[in-house]
Amino acid sequence: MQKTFQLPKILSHSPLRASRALLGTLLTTKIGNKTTSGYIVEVEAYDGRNDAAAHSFRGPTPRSQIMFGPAGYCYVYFIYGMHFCVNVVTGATGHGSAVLIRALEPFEGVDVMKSRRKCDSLEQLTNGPSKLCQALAIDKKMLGQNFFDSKFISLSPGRNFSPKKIEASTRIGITKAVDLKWRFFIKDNRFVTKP
DNA sequence: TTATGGATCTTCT
DNA sequence: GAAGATCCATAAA
Repeated sequence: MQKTFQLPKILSHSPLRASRALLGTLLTTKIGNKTTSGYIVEVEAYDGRNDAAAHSFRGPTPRSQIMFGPAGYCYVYFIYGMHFCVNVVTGATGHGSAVLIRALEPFEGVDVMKSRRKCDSLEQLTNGPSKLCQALAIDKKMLGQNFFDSKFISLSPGRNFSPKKIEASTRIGITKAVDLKWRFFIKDNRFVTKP
């Protein structure tokens, strides 16, 4: 029996719930005639006003205002002068929560990804928030796209990982709220950034 | 093998 | 002016 795709609905709930639902989901981008995609294997939740590490913690700014819109939209930000990272906006409108996509397992268009990344190793292709953006050619033109109604970027049903394979840990690369275990990843998957 | 410097956008002090 | 949800080339050991 065919299950309906419930992700759009789940995203409008808490970012923690959305994080688990996003693991295993297929993320696809189409640029020109090139299609690239991968299964999500690692994410981090950011919970707006309740989370000192979130960009949205202090309220909307020109950069973070998209996080305060409805769930299912794409938040792309530029960091450290040279890197992009993608988030899926979650929660109710005005909440300001989002889920950062940290790693993918490459699926479609591996050769295209390799040439964009100038890298031959499959494992190095998408095992980091900025690496996967480079591999899938995600940049500011994706900002504000709806994942369920966009020609360029989409989320679709992928692989079903058993809930037993999902592990939680503390988030990476932040200095506030460091003890919250809001990073979720697939156990034993070789494309996760750290064991 | 571990350490450091560089790229240079956005926000906060 | 400084720091940040980063990665990589290069240097030292």
